[in-house]
Amino acid sequence: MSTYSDKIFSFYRAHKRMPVYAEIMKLLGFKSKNAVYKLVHKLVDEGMLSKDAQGRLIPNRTLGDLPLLGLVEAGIPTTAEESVLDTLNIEDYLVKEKDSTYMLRVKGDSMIEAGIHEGDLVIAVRRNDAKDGDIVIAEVDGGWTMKYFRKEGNTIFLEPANSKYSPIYPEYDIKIGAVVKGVIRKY
Amino acid sequence: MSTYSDKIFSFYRAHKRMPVYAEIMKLLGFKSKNAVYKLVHKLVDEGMLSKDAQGRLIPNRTLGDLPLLGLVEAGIPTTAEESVLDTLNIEDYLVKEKDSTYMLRVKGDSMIEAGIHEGDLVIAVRRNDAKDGDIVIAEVDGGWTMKYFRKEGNTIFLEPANSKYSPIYPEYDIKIGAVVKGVIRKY
DNA sequence: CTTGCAGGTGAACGATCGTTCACTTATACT
DNA sequence: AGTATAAGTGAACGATCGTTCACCTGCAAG
Repeated sequence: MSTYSDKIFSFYRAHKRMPVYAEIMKLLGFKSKNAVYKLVHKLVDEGMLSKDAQGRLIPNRTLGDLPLLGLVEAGIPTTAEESVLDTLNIEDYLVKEKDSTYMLRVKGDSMIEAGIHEGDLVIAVRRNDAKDGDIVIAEVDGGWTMKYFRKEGNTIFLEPANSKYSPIYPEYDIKIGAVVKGVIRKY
Repeated sequence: MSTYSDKIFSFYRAHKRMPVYAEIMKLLGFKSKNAVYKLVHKLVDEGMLSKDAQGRLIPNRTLGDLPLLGLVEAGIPTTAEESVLDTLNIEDYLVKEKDSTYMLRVKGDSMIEAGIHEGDLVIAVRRNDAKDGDIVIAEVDGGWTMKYFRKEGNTIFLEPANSKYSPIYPEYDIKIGAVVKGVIRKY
């Protein structure tokens, strides 16, 4: 029964650790740890869990892991195990340098043609330099803004992704605060 | 020293559980568990960790929690603790029904005016119905596609977010597979 | 100089850990 | 009915858990 593993993973999500055998016992209504022991070994065989050298449980599909399906054209599988290409952890995918990574909520429409809308969250890594084509969060002439970073020869300027606005050629200096690494939008 | 807690949280990220005292000992180069015990209690006082009734360690800021800053105009804080509005867990933000949530990689440009580009990942919840305005992944006349779901009176059709394409009025039936709840893009 | 103290060592404690063994119950198939 | 197989019980094991105690350092304040 996969209800069993659901409850175990719910415990993991709630407590940020896997339950010990005695806790699984209460969780599933067993009266002996050995029943848990046998169940765990079945789940290990099914690939849901792993165990380390001391026998502690390791979750194989954790909170962040979502099934990654193929291209949209392939459609949605009707059963859980059907045609799942892989699993992907959103954190690992987006965040490489955790200590210097931040999220900012987007205001305005200056990057709308790059698919970044007002209300989106951008994931940005604090950095003082950028290369041509990066989307940067920069302070220019006293205000913070998010734009494409452009470097043509010696000329540096910021280019919005919105034809309503014009490129910004900084009067004095550009202070780059962060480089945008990802975008998250929720509907 | 916050290097200590960094290593502890790195362990949590790598092993998906908090280390036990003996492991922290090796991790930080101590030679007695009591040194760990005192360090842990300091980290608890600082709010980095918690302990449950049995003394097990609970991480207070887990992998998914990123600092959420204000709007882009506010800029990037220069020190770690400066003007952080909140922390936000990407999983919790995007995924509500974990068991029926999938990710699909986007192919094609039919939703580009909605800010969904080729190569983006969409987060979709399996569902058989939708309401007007939802972005759905649907099977229509034999092929899977991602479009806006439109319902005007009794008329149901799929509308791309790209003026190059025309709305799809299904010949027979629309089979909705999933409703798009979020978009993730990585640069 | 000495006093105080934060930070570390080392050994020992009860409690809890995963595991194992022997036995009982339930289920399914001939 | 008979029997093999799976699933659960209950007790016991050594290992490891967090905790505690006594003691040892290095260093700064008086």
